[in-house]
Amino acid sequence: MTLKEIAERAGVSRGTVDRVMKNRGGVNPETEKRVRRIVEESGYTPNRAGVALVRSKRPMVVGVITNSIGNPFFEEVYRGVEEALGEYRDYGFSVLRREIKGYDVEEQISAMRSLFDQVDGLVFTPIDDAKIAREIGVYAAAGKPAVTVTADVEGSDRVLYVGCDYYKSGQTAAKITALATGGQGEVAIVTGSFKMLGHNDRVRGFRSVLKDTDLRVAEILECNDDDKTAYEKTARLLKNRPALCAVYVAAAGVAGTVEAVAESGVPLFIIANDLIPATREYVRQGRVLATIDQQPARQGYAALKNMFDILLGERPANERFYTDLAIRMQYNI
Amino acid sequence: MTLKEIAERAGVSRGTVDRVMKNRGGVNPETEKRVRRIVEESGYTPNRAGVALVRSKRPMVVGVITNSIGNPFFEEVYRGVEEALGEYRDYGFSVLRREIKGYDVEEQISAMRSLFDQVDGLVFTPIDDAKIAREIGVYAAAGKPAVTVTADVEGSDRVLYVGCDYYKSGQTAAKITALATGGQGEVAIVTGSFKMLGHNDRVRGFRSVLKDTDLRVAEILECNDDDKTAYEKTARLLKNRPALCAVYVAAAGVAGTVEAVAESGVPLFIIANDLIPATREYVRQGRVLATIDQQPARQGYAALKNMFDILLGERPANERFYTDLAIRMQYNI
DNA sequence: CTGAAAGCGCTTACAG
DNA sequence: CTGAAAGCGCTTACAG
Repeated sequence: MTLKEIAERAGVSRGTVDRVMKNRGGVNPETEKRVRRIVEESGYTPNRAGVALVRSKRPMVVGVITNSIGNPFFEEVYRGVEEALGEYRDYGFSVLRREIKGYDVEEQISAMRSLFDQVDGLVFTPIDDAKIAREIGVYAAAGKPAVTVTADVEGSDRVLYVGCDYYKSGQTAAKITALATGGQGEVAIVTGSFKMLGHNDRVRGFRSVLKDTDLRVAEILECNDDDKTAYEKTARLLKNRPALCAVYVAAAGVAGTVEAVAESGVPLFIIANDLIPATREYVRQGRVLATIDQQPARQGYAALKNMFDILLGERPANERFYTDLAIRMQYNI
Repeated sequence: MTLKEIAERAGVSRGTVDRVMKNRGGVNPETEKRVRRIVEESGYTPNRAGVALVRSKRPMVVGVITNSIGNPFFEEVYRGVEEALGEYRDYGFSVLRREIKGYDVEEQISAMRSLFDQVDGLVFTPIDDAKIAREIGVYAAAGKPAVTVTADVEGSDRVLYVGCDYYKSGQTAAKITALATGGQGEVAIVTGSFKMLGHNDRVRGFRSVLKDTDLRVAEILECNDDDKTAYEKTARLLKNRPALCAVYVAAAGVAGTVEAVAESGVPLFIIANDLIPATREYVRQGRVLATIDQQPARQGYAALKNMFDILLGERPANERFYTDLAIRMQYNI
């Protein structure tokens, strides 16, 4: 079924059908009703190749902000973005990227504003802060949808969140920890930041599973995603608690933790999250027992692809899209 | 860069550029050289939306044979096929499906032949048999590419294999088994068929990792992917070997194995492969400790998408595309 | 050996 | 309130 056929059946021109379908107004109510009925009955949807060709005159542009400076995890997310772009570039889409460092609210807002006039929609990893939510509102008011990737922000108008379930990711890590230790002994947790929603969710998930075992959390260390801090705090802890049997690294800081453990000579199990090159290497070597992978490249890919569909007028089925969590160990890394 | 621009720069018509790019011949050697140089220099690739629109007059059709009758695993593969189709239908592609049951060479060949005249390419899960390889050769000779999904066949002209690395999948299962048992005791293996390449690779991978532990394989049972057989053989074994500490189910037959273990009352760890609804439920309940997921839906999706690209003239970068192996346990199922 | 034209399905001004 | 036409980038006959 094509636009032309619809128009013929309704006895009008393609222009009129278009006016009806896009709710552009200025159509005789009788005519509109007739057209609408025929569209419904035939289940017509516009052919995407036809639409794409027209759009290629002035491609739609999606703004993408990545916290990738000095953070290889977000390079992975962006790899997925590029993959989706490669598939859809010819269909009239492009991407405008801004790279920022870390989680500074003002810097993130400034990136959002600098992109505003040039883009039709925004994909980014928000800091969970009311100011960011408000800025998303500015985009929404201008008809520019926002999709959050990897992390979400409370109470905003973002159309879709693409990322993992952090609570489950902590639970999964605990399950592996229990298996390795026989479910007995003391565990330390190295977390990223107490201010990050996802990190806290992981810790909560981890603890919830430990309740059913004889494992206890000896201490929880905040490293601010910094390897040096992770190293120092872990090293100090290991001196005071030689009886530890495992360390759970809930965010970044894996390399620092691994180093401290190696120097201590204590035979600990290290369980991590996420799959950056350094962690992959540690798992391969057996220095990290397992890592819980949230598939960042798939997140970037899905975020962008969904954004394209949203710009084409399709609403996502669900406001959250969770990527699977995969446990990776020595042989499936 | 568009065809039109290329034609203008070369001072010829679009038709002539097309003749050069498709190697259709009948072009003055001088002209051809000039066009080719300009195409190279500009890095021109045809716009896919434009190509799609023309192709929509007569869509290309991909034949898909699935061994899905009575086998939920292949329903998952087909879900992925449908997802890819949903994305690419408007770009001038369609699918013609044949469903068959099990692994009968003659039945598979007959499905291949019945599809031959109606399709431009074939996606299927081959039996590892020389007759099948020969039949792929018939397709290849007619310029109809074949992509194998989930399983591969030796010595054929298939263009691409999309599936997992079975050896690694067995290794990964062994790693989990070792972790759960403390690396000591006796393990039974329930395999599908000694005639299936993938099943044997899994068993080999499993054994290779066990060598570094104090785990021993007590017995290896062939169940022909049948739950009843799995149940009977496992039940019998458990009577003779009450000291078993784990069972590795290398293919189908999980439900039968689980039942036999439950009845025996012996507290065994069960480690499985693949993620069908039944297995998911067992993992959720804790009756199966872990399963190694090869992501069948992604396999179907990638197989079809790659086939579309192949039909458009792109050769895949590699002749094998491995989907990731994910360990799934109670909290990430 | 080569070019001009039609047409794939759509959207976008423009004319009335 | 409505339609005719141009054009997006490509391929496919067809004419010469």
